[in-house]
Amino acid sequence: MTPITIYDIAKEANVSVSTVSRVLNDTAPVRASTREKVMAIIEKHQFQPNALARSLIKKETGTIAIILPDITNPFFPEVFWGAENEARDKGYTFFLCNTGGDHSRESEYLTILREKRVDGIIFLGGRINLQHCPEEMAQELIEAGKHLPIVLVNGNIAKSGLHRIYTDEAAGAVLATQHLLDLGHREIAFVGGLKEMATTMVKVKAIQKMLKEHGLEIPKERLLLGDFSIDSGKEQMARLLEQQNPPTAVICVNDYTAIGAIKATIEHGLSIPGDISIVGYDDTPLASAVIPELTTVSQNTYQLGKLAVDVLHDLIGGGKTKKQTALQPELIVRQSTGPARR
Amino acid sequence: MTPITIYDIAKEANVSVSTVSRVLNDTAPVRASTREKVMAIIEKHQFQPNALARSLIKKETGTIAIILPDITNPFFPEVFWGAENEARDKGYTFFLCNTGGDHSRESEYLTILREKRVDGIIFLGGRINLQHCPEEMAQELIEAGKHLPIVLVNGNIAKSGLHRIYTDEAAGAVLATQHLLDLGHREIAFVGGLKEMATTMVKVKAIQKMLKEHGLEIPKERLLLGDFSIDSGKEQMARLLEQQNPPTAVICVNDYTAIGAIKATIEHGLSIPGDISIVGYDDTPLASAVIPELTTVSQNTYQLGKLAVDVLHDLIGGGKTKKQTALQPELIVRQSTGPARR
DNA sequence: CTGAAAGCGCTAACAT
DNA sequence: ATGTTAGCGCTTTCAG
Repeated sequence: MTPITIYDIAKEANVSVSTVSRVLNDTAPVRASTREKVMAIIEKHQFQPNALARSLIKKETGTIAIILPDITNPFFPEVFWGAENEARDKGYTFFLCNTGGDHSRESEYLTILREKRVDGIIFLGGRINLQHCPEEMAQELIEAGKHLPIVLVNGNIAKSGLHRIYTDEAAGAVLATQHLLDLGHREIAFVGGLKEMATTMVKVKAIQKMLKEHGLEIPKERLLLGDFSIDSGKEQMARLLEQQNPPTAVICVNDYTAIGAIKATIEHGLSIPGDISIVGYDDTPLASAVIPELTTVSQNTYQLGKLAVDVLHDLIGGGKTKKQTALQPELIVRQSTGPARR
Repeated sequence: MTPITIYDIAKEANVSVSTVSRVLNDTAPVRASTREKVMAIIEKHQFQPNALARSLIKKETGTIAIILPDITNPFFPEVFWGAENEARDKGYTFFLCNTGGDHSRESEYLTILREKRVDGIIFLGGRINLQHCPEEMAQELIEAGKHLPIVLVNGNIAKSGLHRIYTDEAAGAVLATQHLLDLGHREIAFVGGLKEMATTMVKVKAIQKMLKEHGLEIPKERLLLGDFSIDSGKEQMARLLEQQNPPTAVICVNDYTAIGAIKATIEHGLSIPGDISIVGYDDTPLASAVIPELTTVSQNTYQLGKLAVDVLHDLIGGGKTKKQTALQPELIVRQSTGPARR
């Protein structure tokens, strides 16, 4: 059980440690016969070189990390999947750091990961998605970025110089709005999302702007924020339906809230899309699981993760890459939207 | 940008490296004044000790890993969440290794993780959930288990001596069956799941056994396996409904297939639970998101993850722990089940 | 093609 | 209370 080292192998093979190292890494020519001899002994003992020792010298660990708010929200596993797949191909192993949306935990992880000498970090959501990220938190990331590659996904730190990948959420909101307009909807509401988060307000603003161009608007009483949960969507939608003059369509901040909205609507005895059209956002697996299937905006989640790793990898390799990479969202029309009732 | 070391700190503070190490780890008394002096310099340079070097000596990395099939299946993030939460409290960081159900990738990760000297591994699903795990694969795990702590979650390798945590799936299936029996159902079907997986067959057998005690059975034509996806559930359910004499209730291998079953049922113009009752398994967030809300069996997912880490932690600490820990499943009655139509 | 030796950055005796 | 020194297990010159 005493962990076997390269020295043990060397001794047993009557060669020097450097020779063993060479066959291990194929870093210099070794005579075929000695190579085989060494290999045999390695096999025999199931020898596993200690990656820590190697990393200590080579100054690279083959490890990257992703810091994200909530892996139980189906949006994130999807991104992770894209990222991990790409990372494995490139020889990295992934630390997954779940913060629960707690910014202080983000800070803790930032420290730990630097100590563990990860080769790079993907920072997804959290503080970088705040409407106003406190200077101190921003500084922390910028500081970290000086010591190791970081790529921000779906968020930003103004003039941090940090690389980022994101989907154009304003464009996505416009897509959804246009879709509803085309269906003849004029009475549109917005439901869900924390007002402190950019992901919420970017959409709201984009929708407002577009509506304005058509002489329309979302009045205050039809702009009901909350958080990103199913319950929140349900709650806000219920409030909407109790109003004198309910909207004919509602855009939700994400699929979770949209599902909540669907539930509230059905409980009120209304039909979708007969009475009310509902649009989600993210195109998580939930969207097609629910009945009626949800019309939603796809963020190209898998691609988001994949690209983040690509950029990070370039950065780690010391290469130059585009600072900004924007992905275009796509409207996925399913069953939850239809012509406006009139 | 040249990474600063404990030596740099020592020199600047006019002390030895051991003193710096001592203030860093609080491993021996240091005069208050020198401690402050050293601390100041550490702060000033934002010095982060190199965890690789430390781990090399201490033979522990503060890192554990979880190997699982598919993080995009909502069951797994839930387990991960429980595990990660507990792990962070205990000072561990988590590698997440997603195998996509590919057993060779499981092997690859096993090797990589051992090289990286993780303190322990949680192995969730995959080969350990096979009805007949090939000897070679089993051996690989057993071998790994000799070198580092491993805990198996929801699966097993016969007489491997490996520790494991699991929910009693047979008991869960019995719960579901009893529930349907109580509601007066006699014509019961089973849908979904790969027949190679224990998670499927354990349930099937438990249900058959129980039905037999009541003079009932699931005839061959009502036992429609497939895989674990929504589509599969939908497909099998459709086949069921085309039969001469459709069942009045169906138990699905998991929530995903149950949702597929719901969709197929509704598309056939039948009502749930009016015409047909449907039971899922896992109680993923999906279960309460769907309409009608799904009656399902909870595996206590969060707890599963938490306990896995607890046991792993004990193992790492060299302590003795129970080899087997079984969690009792719980029936969650929602809206998708009701009295048998007659 | 192969060996000897000097580290990588840190901890842990062992001295003082 | 603090310094000196020998490793941890590996890679990498530098010689041969």
